[in-house]
Amino acid sequence: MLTDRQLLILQVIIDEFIESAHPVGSRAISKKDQISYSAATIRNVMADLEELGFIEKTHSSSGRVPSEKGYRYYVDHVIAPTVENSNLNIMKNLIQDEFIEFEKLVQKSAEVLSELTSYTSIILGPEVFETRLKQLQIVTLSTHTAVAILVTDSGHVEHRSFSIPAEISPSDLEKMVNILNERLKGVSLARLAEVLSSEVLSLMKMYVQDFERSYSYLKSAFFSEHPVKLYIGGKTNLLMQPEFNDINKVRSFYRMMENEDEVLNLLKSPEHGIKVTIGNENELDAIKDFSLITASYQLGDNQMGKIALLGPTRMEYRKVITLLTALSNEMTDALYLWYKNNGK
Amino acid sequence: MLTDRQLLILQVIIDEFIESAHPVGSRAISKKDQISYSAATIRNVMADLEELGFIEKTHSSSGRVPSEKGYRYYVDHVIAPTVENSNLNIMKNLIQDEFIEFEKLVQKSAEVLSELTSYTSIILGPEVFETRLKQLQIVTLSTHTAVAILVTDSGHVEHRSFSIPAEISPSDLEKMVNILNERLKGVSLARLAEVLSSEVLSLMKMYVQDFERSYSYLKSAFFSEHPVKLYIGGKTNLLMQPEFNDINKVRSFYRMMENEDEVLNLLKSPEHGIKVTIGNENELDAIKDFSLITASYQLGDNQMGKIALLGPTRMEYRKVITLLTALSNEMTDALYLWYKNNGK
DNA sequence: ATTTAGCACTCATTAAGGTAGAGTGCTAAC
DNA sequence: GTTAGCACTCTACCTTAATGAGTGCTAAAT
Repeated sequence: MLTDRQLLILQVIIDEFIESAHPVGSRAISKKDQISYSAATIRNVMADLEELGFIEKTHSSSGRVPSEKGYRYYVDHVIAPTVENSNLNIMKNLIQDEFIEFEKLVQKSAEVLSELTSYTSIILGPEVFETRLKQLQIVTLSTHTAVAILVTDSGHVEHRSFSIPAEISPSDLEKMVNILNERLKGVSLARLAEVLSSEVLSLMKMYVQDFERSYSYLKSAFFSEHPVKLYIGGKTNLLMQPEFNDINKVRSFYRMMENEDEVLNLLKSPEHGIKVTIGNENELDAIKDFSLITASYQLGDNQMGKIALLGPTRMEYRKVITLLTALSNEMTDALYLWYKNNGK
Repeated sequence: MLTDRQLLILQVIIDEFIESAHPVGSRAISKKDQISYSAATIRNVMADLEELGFIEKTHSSSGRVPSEKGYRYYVDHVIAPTVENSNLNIMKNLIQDEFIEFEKLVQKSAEVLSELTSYTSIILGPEVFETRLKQLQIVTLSTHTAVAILVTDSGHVEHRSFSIPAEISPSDLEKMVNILNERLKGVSLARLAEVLSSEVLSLMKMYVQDFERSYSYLKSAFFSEHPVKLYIGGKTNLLMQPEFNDINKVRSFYRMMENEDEVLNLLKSPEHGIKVTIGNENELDAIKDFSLITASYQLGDNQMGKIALLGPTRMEYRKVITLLTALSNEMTDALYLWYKNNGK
């Protein structure tokens, strides 16, 4: 589609602009080592590239800036082929640590990622669907307060405090917890509510007074939604980018980032692998002049979570894509190992 | 020290400037209902106030802006006397909820506070020193991984995953946990490490093989530092303030807020009650043109935690001080109630 | 048929000058 | 003691001019 020369010059323009954030002129290009043409020749090529929609002017006599189409072409045709071969062991040691929960791992990854790139990283914690219940417990604090604790085989711990209704006697509470533990151990979190009503309900009916009240109560204590874990690293990194010199951009960006649902939405795509959305390809208005790169990590075919980096469209795509590929592989490997060790 | 008239005009200037963020001129003052003097008279008074250091000009022919000394006087002499009488049940319902952990309560408070004021709220979670150990538990996940869980009588839950060294046998682990539970229940977290070494160590020596290795291991699993809980609400609120139109201020501010230690330092003062630090009264350079208002909540004489609001020096002091007073009282009451109910 | 030098032209950026208006300080009258 | 009046100051905003980076086009060179 593009001639070699056009491609070369497009590449130089994008690389230069990514580095400097300033429009790139023909003279500057012709001075590059890789380029052996005069400025006038470059200008002709640039005119072609502009006509094709890969680059733009900011005003009628300015240098050129990559268009979104230009970035898209760059990502798809220039970078993608080279990533496979590149050396991906940058983040190896991050994960070699002694066993820690996935959540800690994920959190640390977010920090490292944002530090390495100076963009903002967003990581969606591992979905807990595939993990299984290890233990349920209720610790009573006083006659009318208690804390419920749930442990999964992945080392994930959830807890919730609640007050004990007067109608439920301590002995009933204990009985119920025993029943629950007996029946629910090893059940995956996704099926918890289901098994609860199918198997456990009838048992409780037999042994526990006022079981209905108790049942609904317990259910709300243990099995209401399992919170989604969203980690954001380097929120302030983007502030340093020159495209953030406009205060109002800063304001709208941060307003967006404060809304957890909205951020979650960014990562919702069901695809595996790396996905790059550039500028207006993003659905969310607030990031229409950002680029978002997402990767997923998974266990077998069960998608577990997402890693993403958010930066200006003028982003170091090569570096970011390489990093994300590496990290998502690492995390997938770590998950696989853990799964094997827990022999299931 | 100030005449009635001087005080009145100082008050008008500050109130006006807090609202508008623009320098206040003599003409504007003379038009206020409360003011019956002409602009010329006001000018004379303003000259006096300036000489006394309570107000300043931004340039030789500008209106006046409160100086830090002016704010200080305003806070100490104008606001303080009126707060006692004001109606403080704004936040009552926040705390009337069913029993929840302090931490949740604290987090929610931070949100409400920042929403109500459109400044940034910082809350230091309840110090756990006075809470007592309720239960220790170890849940083994596989042959070589486990998670340690610690529950306090305040409903606070801490957990940590770790791998089990080969030298420690499962039965030893169980024995140790039994011993620990037996001996440490009811011990305050502050004394935990102390009791551990004085009472428990010798016991373990008798029952557990390779106790030294096990001991140091357990110690690190359970009793390393208890993380400080710091909640920040409405980080982006300050962005809306006009004093943040300068991007570099934004940058340095956020750089500061990212550093947890630094934020913690802001709240370290040991005093009870409300404390207002204005502009350069703050030690930290990054907030030299902010004001910080801190309050503490406590249980008896044991200070538990801090609530603070960070805003521009042009802050709605009256509103903020009122709110903080109310909230700190509420939280102190809630703590007291809880303490009584747990009858200790 | 490409490539390049040359040149006129465009536009952003910066500096310099110029005006309007808000606000002050001071003086003199009330 | 208070106020009207007035000259003065400084900012904010606008206009104008100069500079320079960069372009498109044409015509010559390869």
